[in-house]
Amino acid sequence: MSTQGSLTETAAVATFATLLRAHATATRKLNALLLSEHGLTLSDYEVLLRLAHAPERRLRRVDLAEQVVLSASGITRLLDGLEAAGYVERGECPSDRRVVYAVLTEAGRAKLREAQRSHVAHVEALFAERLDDAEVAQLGELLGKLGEGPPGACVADG
Amino acid sequence: MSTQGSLTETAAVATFATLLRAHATATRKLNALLLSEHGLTLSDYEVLLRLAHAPERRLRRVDLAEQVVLSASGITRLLDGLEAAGYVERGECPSDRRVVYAVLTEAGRAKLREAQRSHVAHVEALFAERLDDAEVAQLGELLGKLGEGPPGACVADG
DNA sequence: TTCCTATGATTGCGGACGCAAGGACTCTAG
DNA sequence: CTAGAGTCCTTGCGTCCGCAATCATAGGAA
Repeated sequence: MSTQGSLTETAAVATFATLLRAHATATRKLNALLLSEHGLTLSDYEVLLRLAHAPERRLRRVDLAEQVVLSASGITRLLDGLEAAGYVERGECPSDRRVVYAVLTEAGRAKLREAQRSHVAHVEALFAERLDDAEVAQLGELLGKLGEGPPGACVADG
Repeated sequence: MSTQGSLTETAAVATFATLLRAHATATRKLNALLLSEHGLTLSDYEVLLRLAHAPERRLRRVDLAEQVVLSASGITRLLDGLEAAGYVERGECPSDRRVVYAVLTEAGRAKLREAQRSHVAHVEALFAERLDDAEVAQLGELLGKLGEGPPGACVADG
């Protein structure tokens, strides 16, 4: 009795639960497809894509990690795999010997292009099945706000 | 070189990438907090929550798996942990001896309530920092469409 | 009854990934 | 030069979780 404190659903909590569901659903399906058709995980794919868009097709590991939201160790191991497959190479930085660039190889570009063909189609099918164009755009915008780095750099209190 | 095919960003692809980022960002932070403050993972928490809302506070493992989008084995192992901690118990089904219910214990309810206090606050802080109320509601609705079960029949050919 | 198929659950195996510790290097201060 | 602090990356270890195989049970057909 007197559970009035009502821990029930606030909008944010409900939306977060829905985010978890939507992510898990979309991700599992697409990851399985990408893996079976091209031998890449979603993270592999995202990394290849970021590299393809980067100037000189190279990025420091730290920056790559931040872009795909992976830990430092996560990036190291993910790149180990892509290196073994020949899709990326290590590049040195002349001005700072601590940094190791991840550099997309020609094979990596080819692999990405190959994977993109079907992956893009699957993503679009998944979205088109449930949302119209305006909704997709709207969703992208809202998620963008949610996922972007800390708004005021340091939160108010510090 | 006729790369005109332009594999660049369609709206759906960009939105999907943003979903990955937003999920990873939100999830990592909240999971770490929940784990350090209460020793529960986000999945643990979601499971406890679903059980708390279920009639008689019990659910078949299959149904639970579907609700939180986990595989059958994932649920088994997650529940192993919650059982070991005393938060759920196994319940038999008289009419079908294959099924094993997951039943929330009193300790489980207490744990959930305890965890909810801070978790809900963290979730709301995260959302409130970046979105206003209308946006949160809108986001929830769009994600709901994305995450819901297959609309028509799902994959055609199979 | 026996057989066949479908469903619920568990287990072996392996992959992905985070945390914490450690190594390598850079920069600044003394 | 040496000391100390900060940054970039890697490695050891542990956890989460999916897939495929397996077992037990259920329900229908012969």
